[in-house]
Amino acid sequence: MTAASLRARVRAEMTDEIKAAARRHLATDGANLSLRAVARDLGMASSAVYRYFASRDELLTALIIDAYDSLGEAAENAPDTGSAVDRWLAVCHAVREWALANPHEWALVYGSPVPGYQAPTDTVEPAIRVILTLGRIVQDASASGEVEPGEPIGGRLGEDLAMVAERAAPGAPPQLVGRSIAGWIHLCGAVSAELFGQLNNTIEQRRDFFEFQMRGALTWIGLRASS
Amino acid sequence: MTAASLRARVRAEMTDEIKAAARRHLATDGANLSLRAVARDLGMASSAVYRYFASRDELLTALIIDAYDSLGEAAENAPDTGSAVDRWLAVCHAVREWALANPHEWALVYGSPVPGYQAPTDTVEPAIRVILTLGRIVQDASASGEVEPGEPIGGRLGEDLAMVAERAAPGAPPQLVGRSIAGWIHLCGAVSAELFGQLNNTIEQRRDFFEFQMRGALTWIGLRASS
DNA sequence: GCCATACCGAGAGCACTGCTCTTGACGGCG
DNA sequence: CGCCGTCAAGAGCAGTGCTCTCGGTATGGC
Repeated sequence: MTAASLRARVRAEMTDEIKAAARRHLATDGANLSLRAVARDLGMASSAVYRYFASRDELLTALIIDAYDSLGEAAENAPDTGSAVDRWLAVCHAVREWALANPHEWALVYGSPVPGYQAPTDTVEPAIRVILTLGRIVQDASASGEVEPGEPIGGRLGEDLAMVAERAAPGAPPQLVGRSIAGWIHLCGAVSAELFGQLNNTIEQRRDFFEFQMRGALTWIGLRASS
Repeated sequence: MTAASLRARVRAEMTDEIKAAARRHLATDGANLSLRAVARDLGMASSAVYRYFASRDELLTALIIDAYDSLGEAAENAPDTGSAVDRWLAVCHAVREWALANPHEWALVYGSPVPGYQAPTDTVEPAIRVILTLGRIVQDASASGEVEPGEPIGGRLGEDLAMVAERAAPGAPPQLVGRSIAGWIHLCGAVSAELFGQLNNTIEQRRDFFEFQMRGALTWIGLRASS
């Protein structure tokens, strides 16, 4: 007998099965998936699902957290060798490939907010895993001089960025952190554009164009290949 | 009596009223707004709405087209003076400000695709108005030499970009068009990030940071202030 | 001026949704 | 061994998109 009681173990398995079924429905119905349909798939009454998730929103929250964690893991497992440029690009491609493999989870997490849904605070920690991964790269590059610090940023924006830098990449100059956030935003935009169909009937060489964009962003961010 | 019959005029007004009410509901319910609720607001039976829109999807399509047109108009009305850099930045700010004023329409159009919704072909023409506006700026800049052409892009991606260039900015080098599309994608990403809450609790100086990003993208794109 | 026609609004109805409440039964812990 | 916590199921409520049918009304042709 494991430490967890049988009751608890069965419950955990059931919870996972519900989430798996819900993920399947995410593909067809998006964020407004039908709890009843999920229950039907599992051969149980819809009311039974409420034993495991108090509401549809709570189920969505679980899916969101899983998605963030899965994406965060993919980013952290990206090849971590070579220059800062290589590492950054590896994370970019890892994020893009995860999104291509899990398009509906990407939409759930980085698409339009679900109307009426308020993300609980449990979601913020897994949400920033990718950014922290990028932050580490920038921090390392900054420490080893693989970077153009660039013009400092004054005013309130400078203060904002200094505070973010303290949390995400201590020691890196705020302006570099600002450019890095911009790079992350561009990354999100590029993935969303590809996934949401904005490139349809224009650019077919998606991977090449993506890399082109990310390399372009990198030149502005100021990461250098290792000297 | 006007050229249009009274019947047709009343019908057009009714159609507009339905769209206006639907836009109001967009704010609370997003893309899955309730046709019945819209009908209730207008004091009519839900079935009557179907005289004007064959389905909820058709209503959404009308809202999408209106949103694209409204955004396109905002972009085209952006100050059209000064250097290519100034014009490009003016369009960026116009887009952002439109999105801030109409967040739910932005989400409808650039957010996650509505599940099960297939955009009809009528939407593509209004959809590209903003891109064409940017294309004109790049084309002008290219013609007047306000631009760094940059390294040519070979391979299939080069062909893709050449075809896009032909449509959106004839005469401009494909690599410049590629960088411009990347700039447009960054613009979309920056607006979405701000609107969808990714900047919450980090950067408060939204406008400054947005301009910072767009200027950064511009340096890479290679537009110069007029010489 | 009249009438067939096209259009329009209302209502009922179908199958579906999220969610609640009650009921009955089973299983693990003291 | 008994009891209590947990579970699944079913009925039910209010709401949804959409269809169909039914009367009423304005329009265009004669």
